[in-house]
Amino acid sequence: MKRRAPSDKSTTDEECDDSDEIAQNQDQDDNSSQATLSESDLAPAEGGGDHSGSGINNSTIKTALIPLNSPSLNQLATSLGLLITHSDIDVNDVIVKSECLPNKHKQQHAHPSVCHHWLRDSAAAGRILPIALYVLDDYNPNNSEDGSDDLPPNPQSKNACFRIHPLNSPNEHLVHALRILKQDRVARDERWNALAYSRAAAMVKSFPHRIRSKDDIRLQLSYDSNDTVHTKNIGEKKIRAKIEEYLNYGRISEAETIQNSASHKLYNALCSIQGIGPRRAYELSRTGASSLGELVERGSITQEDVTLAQHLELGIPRTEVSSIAGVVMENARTLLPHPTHAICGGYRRGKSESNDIDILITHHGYTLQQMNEFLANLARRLQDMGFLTKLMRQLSLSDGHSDKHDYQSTLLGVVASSSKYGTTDSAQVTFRRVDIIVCHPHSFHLEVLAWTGSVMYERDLRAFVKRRNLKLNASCVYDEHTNNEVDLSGIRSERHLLAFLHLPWIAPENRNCD
DNA sequence: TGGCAATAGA
DNA sequence: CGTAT
DNA sequence: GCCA
Repeated sequence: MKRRAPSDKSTTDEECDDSDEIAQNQDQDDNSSQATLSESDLAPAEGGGDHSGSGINNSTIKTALIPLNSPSLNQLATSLGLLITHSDIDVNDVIVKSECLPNKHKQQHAHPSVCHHWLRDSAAAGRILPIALYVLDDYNPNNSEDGSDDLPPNPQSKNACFRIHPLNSPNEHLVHALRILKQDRVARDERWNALAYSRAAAMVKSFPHRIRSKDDIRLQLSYDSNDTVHTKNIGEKKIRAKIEEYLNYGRISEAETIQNSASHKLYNALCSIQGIGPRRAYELSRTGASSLGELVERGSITQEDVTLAQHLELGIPRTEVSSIAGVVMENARTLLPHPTHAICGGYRRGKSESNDIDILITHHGYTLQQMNEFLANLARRLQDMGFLTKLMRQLSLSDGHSDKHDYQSTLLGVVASSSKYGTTDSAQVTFRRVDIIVCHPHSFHLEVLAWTGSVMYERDLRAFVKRRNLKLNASCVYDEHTNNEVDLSGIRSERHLLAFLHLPWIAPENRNCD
């Protein structure tokens, strides 16, 4: 459930962790599906060779690690001619080792490991499925062909997606001050100035050590040809001066002023309301009102909006994030046999408290229309049981996405989360923002990448990819001139995807740029 | 001095 | 164009 | 506001 710190590198533990992060179902439904397995189910696909560009076929698979208590999986593996080894890593995981992929030239790298749901789903589908959604070794440096292709991070890059941004910075104070300046620029409708401050803050956040002086910066940063300190995204004039002020006096006076101003506080409160952004917040805050309550009395905003905002402002503990996702998936499984899902967002980045819950769901063998129908049914079901209390938006897929570059459908809503199970006491209920996304299996890892964030990471990711005339969005990569999509069906992991895009592997915990 | 992520709905 | 992801 |  929880990802460990990147420093801890126990091989087998990593594998267990990975199987959890991108959960191929919980396992309570395994027995029922296993009951349906049989050799004949797989017969049409046996020896069928290369499916869906995954480069995996039956004859390349050598060994399978199978839970001791899964006779039917054992039987299935035997029918595929796999050498069976029993796993003591995790009873719920079967790890399948395959031969080298045909289009790889390196001899050295290890084989991808796949969780046992690959076997089960393949049986259910009656064909050998691509392993893309089932690979487990994303984060295993010793056993990952992806790992061997990793580019190193570049601390000096101007792009956040090349740098390490841990959850907690040793310079949190300074980062915070820069963010206040950023907020102020947004409020002043100076969006590009605001962007510049976001970038500067991200840059500082990537410093691994506390900086106390310019000398500390020298140790940390790069130089230009004149031997002067030059850090990308921190210009010579404005932001540089503010950082020096901070180093000298331990504060940035402008940030202090902004933070103490009443208008800034009202502005921020307004922005926390759904549907109110910089523009309306600015307009409302300059009507002379001094509090949200006043604006409610005037009828500019409703009390419900304010109350909801107060709920949504509260951080969501990790345990609650996973239990809410659990409720969603539990209901999802009643509508869809074996969904694959991942909890993304701040949760995946390791935050102890999230702002919302981002749940990504996909499935093999379903069309997008079917997935979209599934999402609509899921929404209805969650509403009927009183869990989903508000649908802020539900996007529908237009059926012919031929030239639309969109392979996903999203639901943005609010759920009533209660600490005590089944309670209807409103005092025990907190409202939480939930995003549910269904997507095409081929774009799953790209969707994971997109929905994990942070915002700056995504921006710089797309900006970088664009330099190769490629456009990247949440569901596909395509040539911005020819409009041709890049085939991602063979992408086996998020890590593999980053390597494919010529980007370094930055663990989710280190994408906290905002 | 132009560009700064990409995309959708209201 | 505003707000949202 | 910063970068190329």
